[in-house]
Amino acid sequence: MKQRTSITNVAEKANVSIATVSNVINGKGRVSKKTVDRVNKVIKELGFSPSMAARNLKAISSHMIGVVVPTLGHKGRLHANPFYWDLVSGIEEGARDREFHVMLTSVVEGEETFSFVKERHLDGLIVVGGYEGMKSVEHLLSLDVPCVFVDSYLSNPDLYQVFLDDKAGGYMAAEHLTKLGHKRIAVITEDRGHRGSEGVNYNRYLGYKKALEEEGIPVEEELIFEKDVTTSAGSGYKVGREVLAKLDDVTAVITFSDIMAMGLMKYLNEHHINIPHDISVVGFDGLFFTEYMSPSLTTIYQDTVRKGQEAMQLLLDQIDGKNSVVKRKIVLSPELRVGGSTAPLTKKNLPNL
Amino acid sequence: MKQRTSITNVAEKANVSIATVSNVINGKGRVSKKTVDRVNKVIKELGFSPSMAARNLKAISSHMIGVVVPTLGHKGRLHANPFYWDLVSGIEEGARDREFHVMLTSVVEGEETFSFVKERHLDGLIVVGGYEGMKSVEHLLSLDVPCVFVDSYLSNPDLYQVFLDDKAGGYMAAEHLTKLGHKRIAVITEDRGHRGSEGVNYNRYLGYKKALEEEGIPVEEELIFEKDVTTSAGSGYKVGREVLAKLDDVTAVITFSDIMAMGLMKYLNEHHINIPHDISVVGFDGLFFTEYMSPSLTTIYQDTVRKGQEAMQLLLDQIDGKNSVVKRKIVLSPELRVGGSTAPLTKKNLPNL
DNA sequence: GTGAAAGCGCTAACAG
DNA sequence: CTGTTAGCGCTTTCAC
Repeated sequence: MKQRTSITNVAEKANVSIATVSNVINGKGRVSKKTVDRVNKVIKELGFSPSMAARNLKAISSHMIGVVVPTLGHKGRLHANPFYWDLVSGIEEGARDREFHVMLTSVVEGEETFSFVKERHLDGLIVVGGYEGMKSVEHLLSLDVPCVFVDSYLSNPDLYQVFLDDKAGGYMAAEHLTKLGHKRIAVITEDRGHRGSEGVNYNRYLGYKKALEEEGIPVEEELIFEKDVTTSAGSGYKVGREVLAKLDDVTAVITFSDIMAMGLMKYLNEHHINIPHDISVVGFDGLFFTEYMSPSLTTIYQDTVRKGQEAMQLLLDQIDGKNSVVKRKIVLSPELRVGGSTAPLTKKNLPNL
Repeated sequence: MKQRTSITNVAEKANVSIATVSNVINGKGRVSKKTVDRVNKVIKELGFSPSMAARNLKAISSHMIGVVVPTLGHKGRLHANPFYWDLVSGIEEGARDREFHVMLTSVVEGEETFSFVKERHLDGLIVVGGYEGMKSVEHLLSLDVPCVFVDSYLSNPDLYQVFLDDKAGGYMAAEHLTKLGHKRIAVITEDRGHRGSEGVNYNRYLGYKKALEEEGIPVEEELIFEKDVTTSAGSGYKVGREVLAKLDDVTAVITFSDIMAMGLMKYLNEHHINIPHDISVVGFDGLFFTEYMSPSLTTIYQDTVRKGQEAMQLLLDQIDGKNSVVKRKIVLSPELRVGGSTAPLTKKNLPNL
């Protein structure tokens, strides 16, 4: 094995002390220009780069942050949703700008351990999709490490959080449809009360509810497809059967994720249901593929890359100790993107129009 | 700031020496069961976890590997291709099983620096999409750190590499079409000679070429759409115009990525070209969304998650020092997945059928 | 300006 | 069985 070159080697070769080398590296202390140049030259010659491990040992800081994403099912596979890649892209980009590195960890539910946070002296953590009452969140807080929670809807006002205005998004989706004359609007969502707490889906539902109520349209639980639904294309496909069965009643459907909409549309296509003529479909997230579907999917867009960037920024502010100045919650605004999957209600069933 | 609890604190509280604590933690040396229990109890009480930084300082190993993915354009944004997420999923999963952590880094072309490898004592590196002659690859090799290259087609036989049998994939795609009677088969690809080397796309092209030649079909450069093409949905859409212009000649098209196919199909749809009636389309990668497109996309599937797992496994073997035993190249097999986007050639233009 | 020396938390010899 | 001790590579006073 190649012997690591250390600061000592540099010092010897440059005929200075290790302290001076250290000063040169960090631009600290007073070192004559001549020495600086000489040391730098040697550093280059030796291809020396300082050991983070040794630095961390003193500094108790690693210039590294952790990203914790949820896993799907007991096999611990990451969610196959492009959403996460977008988010991670944003985080990584933000980290790179500040010379932080990103450690990606998935946490298998039920076996959350965050020992790595202390072991690796992580400077901070971005947690995606936590929820109120989640054991690991409590554990995390006890660790006393800077954290930013993304899409987590935690009630503790001291926590740093980034999310979408999901309620506004749900509202936009429903409003878009009511404006088109729809009244019987179904919703497909993973359980709104995710493990007993009120998260992303619940808030999207609230927005939907508000929009309907404003129009005097009753909100009926039988139009909420929620049972056994997970945020996946396969699940959207499956629930298509139930949607189809209600097609004499329902004229539009909102799925709380684009990938579910994708599955649903496939099912409906296969059964020769014309979208948007027979039924309008709205997705959520605004993933890149929505505009390439046919018809293109009307969706509630969120800037997921930016979400990642904001989370990273918030974390860095916290690490830098700007706790007081900054506001702790960042709420991004969704945006309605109208595609070809929604259309005005046709004569089909409109008792009071 | 909370004072880090160290091995010393544990030692004091348990009335033993730090060496004993160390032994307990690592299950080394001979320690009496009684002491072990006492020490473990204190460790738990104090919520102690050993500092990796300190360990690394001795071990010159970090139990961490780096994943280097290419970035898109000068802004350094990660590629918006679900392919990468799948790959990273596989890598992360493999790492987790072995208690390694994964650091995700993107490398901006032209400013490749791998100083972090030494700085952080990374135990290994998985590099995605390198290519022959890439400066950073050479730099990397000089670092003398275990590496696995994914999809990189590097000629050096000593390197550990994982890739798909791209040539077989290209062949399958073309063969599928020739069997359906197609003869004028276009290809859409990012430059085959990526920066002068022969990588993924070139090999897919070779397979295509072989399939055509076997059928006595001439391979014509004018059917290869390559100029200004990048692996993105937008690019597929753009090139649609050129494809459309050739529609009296071309009866099928292979894109060397699903996301390009997605863009292409959108363009063709918008121009009322019926797929597969007017033209057959084949994609590449087998990303999840292909089966949800309409028509579903015929594609050359590769198990990308597994690719990540294999890469991780290969890296771990190398780290474990099993260099000799293992074969250094792992080639995964693609699989044709027939969807609704391809169909037998209709009477349109078939001089000799 | 520069250097000597004391650790940071841990592991690994080596004593006892 | 358990403790002492010498570093790993670096930063950081504090002298010179």
